[in-house]
Amino acid sequence: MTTWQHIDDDQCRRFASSVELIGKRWSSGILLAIAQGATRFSEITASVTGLSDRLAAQRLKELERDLLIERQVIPTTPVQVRYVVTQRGQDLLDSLQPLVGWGQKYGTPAAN
Amino acid sequence: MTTWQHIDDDQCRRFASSVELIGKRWSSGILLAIAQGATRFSEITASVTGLSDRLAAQRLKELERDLLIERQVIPTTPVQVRYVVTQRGQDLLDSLQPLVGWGQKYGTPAAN
DNA sequence: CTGGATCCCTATCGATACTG
DNA sequence: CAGTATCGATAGGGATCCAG
Repeated sequence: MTTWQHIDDDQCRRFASSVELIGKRWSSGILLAIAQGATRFSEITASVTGLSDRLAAQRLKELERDLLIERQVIPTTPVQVRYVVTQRGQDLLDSLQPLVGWGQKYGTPAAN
Repeated sequence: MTTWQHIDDDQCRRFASSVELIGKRWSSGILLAIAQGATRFSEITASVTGLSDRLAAQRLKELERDLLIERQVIPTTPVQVRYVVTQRGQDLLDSLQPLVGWGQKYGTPAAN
């Protein structure tokens, strides 16, 4: 959980949580994919290269639980499901923008 | 690696790499600890609550390899080692600032 | 003090197959 | 279409002991 509470305590615990929200594999990719218009489950898995159905379902549940996306079920036949980014999720994406800038300023060195 | 190249390709690959740099457990905590003045190995492990020696050494190597910190060996007896944040590392911390703001705006929901 | 080397354990991942 | 179930492989983490 990365608390390092001897240093800043409160602010840092929140930060660690935030990082872990989108730090998990695929999470940020999925969130961005939805933000860019991939609303359907199959669209999402297709948009995010390498993402399997299993992980997609898992991450979508997590993102929904974290209130970053919303799941909307449309009772047609067969049933349709749409995913949309919440305001909270959009704000997160926005706050991630500087990080994108950082990645562009410095070329990714070795990428872990 | 989270490529989602059907969406934005270049920018997003960089972003995924950036996230993974500090997304690993303890990484951001260690980086911040050093930035806040914990230069010695023992100071770092003490500052980041729960961090073990093994993981500290591992993460420090990674952070050094990613050019976010610099390792300085001072040949005394016994040998001293200092860790300092590089410009690149400082810029990364700065670019993470909005994310901290996001975490404060919305209280952390469930924190994975 | 600053780590390196092991051991073991658990979480997580990817692939495959299956359901409503 | 939108997932769920199961399984084997693997990587990451914690603890402990050891070394320069």
